[in-house]
Amino acid sequence: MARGYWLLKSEPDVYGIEHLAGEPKQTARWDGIRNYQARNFLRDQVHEGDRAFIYHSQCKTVGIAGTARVVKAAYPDPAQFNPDSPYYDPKATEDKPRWFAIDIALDEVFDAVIPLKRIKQQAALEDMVLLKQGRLSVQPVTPEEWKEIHRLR
DNA sequence: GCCAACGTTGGC
DNA sequence: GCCAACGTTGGC
Repeated sequence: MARGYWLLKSEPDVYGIEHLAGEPKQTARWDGIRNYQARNFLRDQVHEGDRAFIYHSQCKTVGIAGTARVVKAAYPDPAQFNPDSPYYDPKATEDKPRWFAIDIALDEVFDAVIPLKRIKQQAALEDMVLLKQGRLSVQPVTPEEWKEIHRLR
């Protein structure tokens, strides 16, 4: 199967690429996704070995901060079953989990974040889901877009 | 902090 | 099953 490319959004104040870089083995669970469209991509289409951009939102420099690879495909997000978690979902059951998580490992931290502004200026990137649809925290990236963004580093 | 976009909820 | 109200996301 062809390798898939993705863009994963995070809020660096909560959990960003710096946190991932500080994890043991630089590996972490990517959880807390509570948007159905994002959930569907995660559950149905993200595979082990796929690559992803780590995107920082809601912060000073909004943009792509680096890359990671998927080391474990989707499994039920444990946080949905934990009443103490902010991601708790009383409607989710072990039999019928609603939300999913993946495990990712850091690949590269870019020397500088590639700002959203810069991405918007590239004609080759004008069709990126990132620019078409505002609020989607897991989204597909084409191989061409993947390459083009690496050129902007 | 504002506000637009958009998905979900819930009354009927 | 429609659709208005509501909540969340996310750039600025």
